[in-house]
Amino acid sequence: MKSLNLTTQRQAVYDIVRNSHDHPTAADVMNRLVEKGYNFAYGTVYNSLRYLTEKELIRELKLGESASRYDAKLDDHQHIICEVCGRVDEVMSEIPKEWSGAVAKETGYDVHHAHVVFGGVCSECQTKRTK
Amino acid sequence: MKSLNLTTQRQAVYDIVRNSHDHPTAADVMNRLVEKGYNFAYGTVYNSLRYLTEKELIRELKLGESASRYDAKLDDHQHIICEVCGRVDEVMSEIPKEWSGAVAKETGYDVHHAHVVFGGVCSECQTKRTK
DNA sequence: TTTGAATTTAGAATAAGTATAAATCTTATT
DNA sequence: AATAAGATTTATACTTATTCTAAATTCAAA
Ligand SMILES: [Mn+2]
Ligand SMILES: [Mn+2]
Ligand SMILES: [Zn+2]
Ligand SMILES: [Zn+2]
Repeated sequence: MKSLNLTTQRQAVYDIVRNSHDHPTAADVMNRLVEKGYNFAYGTVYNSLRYLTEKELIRELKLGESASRYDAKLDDHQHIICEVCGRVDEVMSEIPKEWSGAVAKETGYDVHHAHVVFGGVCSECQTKRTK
Repeated sequence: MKSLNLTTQRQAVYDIVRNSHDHPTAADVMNRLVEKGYNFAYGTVYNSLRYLTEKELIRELKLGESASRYDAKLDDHQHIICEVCGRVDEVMSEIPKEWSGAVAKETGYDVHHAHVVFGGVCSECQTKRTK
């Protein structure tokens, strides 16, 4: 299951995601491909994103918005969304193990992972607001 | 903004959500309404769910599945999904304040809230699996 | 009663994503 | 080089969840 077939279109999609640091949606990726002069079929972009996700070169993020976002940062991390401007930033601070432990005890689940989405106001929007 | 107009359909939808403890989707609510003998328009159920959410009688949950779920439990809490059977259970254990603090410091955000979705295997599915 | 606002209804429209089937590209085999 | 097999891309149709629209209905003043 390790074989990797990076076609022109998959490579181009991967490059976009790798070089974007704003967690782009499929539509974002599409626009950036067009800006670079590519004109792939709509479905190809989705297929490529799915392929890259399956091969674990990128991650799909479901943050509670209408569209999935994509992330080439693979280390385990969480996200925070600005309620004012909508930007999505990284949260590297790890979930406390004691908390997962408490949840396992409380629920009786074997807890495998946690997806956390923080909400708040980013520093830029904070300064704009105080004006 | 406090006026509350609970029509027959809104009341019926509210009753379903209040008496369901499995975090039903809009489609679930619809089916249960039909079981009770109601036959509301599709859009009315969505409108009612939106209305009740706006009036804060229920909460809309976006857990990363395709459809929203609804919850009449209003106290601040999180959720955990069984990867085997798909059930959604409550997590009352609160997010550690130190962690939110660390995230605020790391990101520079004014952190307002966190949505957490744990994933794992529920106790029922654990026992079934060991067999 | 008439009037007007709010609500419901049926159905059309939208948005994100998936499925399909034909066309094209790759890779091996002769 | 010619062929066949397999994978991929393309264009388009479809699905699913949800919202929008416009007409019909309900409900509450005046
Ligand atoms: Mn990220
Ligand atoms: Mn709940
Ligand atoms: Zn912001
Ligand atoms: Zn289970």
